Amino acid sequence: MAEEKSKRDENALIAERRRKLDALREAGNPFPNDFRRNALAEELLQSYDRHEDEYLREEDVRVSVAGRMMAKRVMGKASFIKLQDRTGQIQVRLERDRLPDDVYVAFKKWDVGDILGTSGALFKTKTGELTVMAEELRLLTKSLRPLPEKFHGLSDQETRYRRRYLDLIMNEDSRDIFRRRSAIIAYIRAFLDAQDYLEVETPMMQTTAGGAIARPFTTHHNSLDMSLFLRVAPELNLKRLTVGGFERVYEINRNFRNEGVSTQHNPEFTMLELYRAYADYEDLIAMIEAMLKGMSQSILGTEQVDYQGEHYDFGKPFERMTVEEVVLKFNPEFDSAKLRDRDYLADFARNLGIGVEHSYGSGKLLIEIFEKTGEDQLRQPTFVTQYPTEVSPLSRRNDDDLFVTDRFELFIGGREIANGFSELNDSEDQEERFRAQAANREAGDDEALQYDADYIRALEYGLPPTAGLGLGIDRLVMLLTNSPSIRDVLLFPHMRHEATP
RNA sequence: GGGGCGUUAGCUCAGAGGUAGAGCAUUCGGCUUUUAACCGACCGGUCCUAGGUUCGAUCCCUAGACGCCCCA
Repeated sequence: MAEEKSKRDENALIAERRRKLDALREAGNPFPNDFRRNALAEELLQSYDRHEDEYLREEDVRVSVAGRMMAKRVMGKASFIKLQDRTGQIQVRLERDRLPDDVYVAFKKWDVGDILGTSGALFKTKTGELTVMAEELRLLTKSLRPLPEKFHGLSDQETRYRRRYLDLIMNEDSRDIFRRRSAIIAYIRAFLDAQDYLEVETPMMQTTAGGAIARPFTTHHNSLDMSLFLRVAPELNLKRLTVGGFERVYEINRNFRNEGVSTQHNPEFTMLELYRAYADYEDLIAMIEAMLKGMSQSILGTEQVDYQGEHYDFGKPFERMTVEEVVLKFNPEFDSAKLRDRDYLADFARNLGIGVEHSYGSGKLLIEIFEKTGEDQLRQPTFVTQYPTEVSPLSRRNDDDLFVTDRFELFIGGREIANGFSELNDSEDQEERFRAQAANREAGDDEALQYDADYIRALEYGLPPTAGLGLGIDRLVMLLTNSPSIRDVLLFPHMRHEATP
């Protein structure tokens, strides 16, 4: 079956190259692995591009470079090619009479996309381009599939996502996004490591899916014959570690949520979660703001972030509003005396087209109205605080106002980037909150938190006063790479099965 | 879940109810400083899939697949 498919997949271009590969096999091993380079394209440009041709010839700078042949311009007995390595491209000049016998004739059969190694001396062409004059040239890997057209490159979105390797070969912009993603994560690690945080890894497979309000994926362990959930968050395990005395912990890893796929959502996505004992949510607000400012400066070289036609100022102090303030600001007709009046909130919500369930209390209704009318308006970096207790089952209640918790979310460009709070460390209060969630579950809410008895047991040993937060890495990378879709910042985004005609 | 747009050569794209087009790539020939090299010749197609309408459908209609975007 697979064989038939691969045969159908063959076209004349591939068949031609396969014939060339057959000929190479006749002559020896077409996949040698004994060539070693001593220079990279970008390094050479940095070191030598400022020098004149005369200087280069005098110095006789001999280098070995290797990479994928991205351009091939043959002019009879001489050619120019471009080799692309991980840093960029370097031009190579081939002259038949400077190369060993027959190498140039063989080269003429090689294709754009083949991987080559070459050695020679640097010089500059008459148009001033730094170039290697080849004295040795070897084919290191034969490429059987033709690359996209050299001028327009690969622009088909679907192919770019499905064949990321091809996208990376062809699109420097795409390579840049993933280098920047790596730099962002490295920045976070350095930032936290400098504050004595311990990086940990906790299970992806859990017997109860806790720590976030979300629908989990399920799987099954055969030899133990037990159902398992892919985690929706690492939260409860990280707090268990805080109980254990790791007072500053973080994890950067994948979460899985069995929900829709969109430009903002991928079924698996990367989160930073961290916990810090003897701190409250205000400490984390200050920390995350400092981290994002420093990150922007480090990654972009500025605290001014341009994103899809909008401009976000990371330089100014981030804005602060409570949930109730947001609701009042964007709903001028809302009666500010009735922010906690369940009947008023229910009517208001229905008028907005929100489906109101009997089980919804005023906290849930308030947050529904907030999400429907406010979130999208929060363009500049804004910390929203004082989330209702009803929708914050793991957060510590506010000392002065038990209706809300000491919780914040950070919004940028209308999107939630981070969510954090002072942790609920009263095991008896947590037990009650779990029961309330369990009741919602009974009522049919399959996103409600599952009761986690061991977590209660851990809290009973004593979780020090702690604050924690989660930060969506993918959305942050989107912001700092000006990417409109989460797929642009995931190397292998989730896609449906490829269409089979 | 609803709506809009798209799917044609390896890639980027035109196109019309009646034998399917271009550029690049490939193949062959020429060319020792090119920059999307150039000049000449050739080659290359399940027009996403299945049904329907029609003398005839890749084009029109219906359904589906996949992708992009918007809304819930």
